Amino acid sequence: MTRWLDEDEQRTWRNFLATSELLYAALDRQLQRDAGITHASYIVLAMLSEAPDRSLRMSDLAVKANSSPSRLSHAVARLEARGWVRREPAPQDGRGTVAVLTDAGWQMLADTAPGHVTAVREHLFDQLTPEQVRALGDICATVLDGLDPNRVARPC
Amino acid sequence: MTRWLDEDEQRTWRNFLATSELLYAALDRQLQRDAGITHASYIVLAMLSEAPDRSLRMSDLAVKANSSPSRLSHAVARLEARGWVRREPAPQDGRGTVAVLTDAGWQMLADTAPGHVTAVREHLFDQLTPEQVRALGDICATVLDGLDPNRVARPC
DNA sequence: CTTAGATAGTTGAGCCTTCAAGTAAAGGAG
DNA sequence: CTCCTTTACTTGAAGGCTCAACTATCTAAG
Repeated sequence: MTRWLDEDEQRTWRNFLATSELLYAALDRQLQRDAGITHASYIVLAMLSEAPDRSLRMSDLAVKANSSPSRLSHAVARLEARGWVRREPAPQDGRGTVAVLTDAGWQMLADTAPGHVTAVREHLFDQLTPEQVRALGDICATVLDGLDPNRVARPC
Repeated sequence: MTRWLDEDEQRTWRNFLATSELLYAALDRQLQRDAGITHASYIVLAMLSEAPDRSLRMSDLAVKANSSPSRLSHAVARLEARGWVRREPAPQDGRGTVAVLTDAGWQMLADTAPGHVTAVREHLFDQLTPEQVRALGDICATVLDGLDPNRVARPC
């Protein structure tokens, strides 16, 4: 027998769905309008910018960007065409590819990040108390661990 | 000057993003595999199934499904082609359209809902305590209210 | 009654994502 | 060394979403 959602669960589920969809859509619109880039692509650049040598293996980048290999491959192809990312063969492994953030990509991030952070703050963190921020972080960490157990555990 | 995210905010933001993306992707895959339907389309059917006469004006349905008018229009067109939804002109307003869930659509929901609820429970609610469920609901309600103030307030 | 503006919904083009299939190199067994 | 399996990534086609433009109807002002 199916165990249906109780009232609290129902409410939480609908609020969560609405929040993630509307929040994501709002951020996507802001980035698209101000920088002509998708939120998904922005994250790809952001993850590269934090990595040593501003470069990452495609598979590692895919994990950090919550992306499937295929999606990342297409996204990096588009970013490469715009001159923001470059691809090189991976050393030590002939199968691999490393994506590298170019100077133009770095510059574009530097120009775009302030507006984006402001939007995130406005829509999300300005609404919440520090306790709620920590609680939300904990809850998501728990759920994440159930979705993909090797995620948090890995040394990074 | 941009106020960057502090450590707690950073962590929460990344966990939230990863959670919503991976959770959504998992549910989408489950529905696609078991029922050949997108999560977004499933929600459209689910919202119709709860409405009086199993029918809603397109604009009301769009709000309930967190969808833009255009997205909903396309989605309903696809659902109509599959025989799960029917469109009728709205009474009293020649501009309007009401979407109606057909018997076939109702049946398809009845077949699909158990598996979907099980997946939601497994990925989300089985991981959380009742207190966390309520806390998450409250946090999302707060954020939602900031994103779209007329949302909660409306009498429904 | 006429007209200007707002509202409801649809459409098509272009972009993004998914899925399945394909290439190529690495690793491991015999 | 050879073959087989696994891993890493890419590709093309099909489908969904976004944006801007369009049609039709309603509302309100004069």
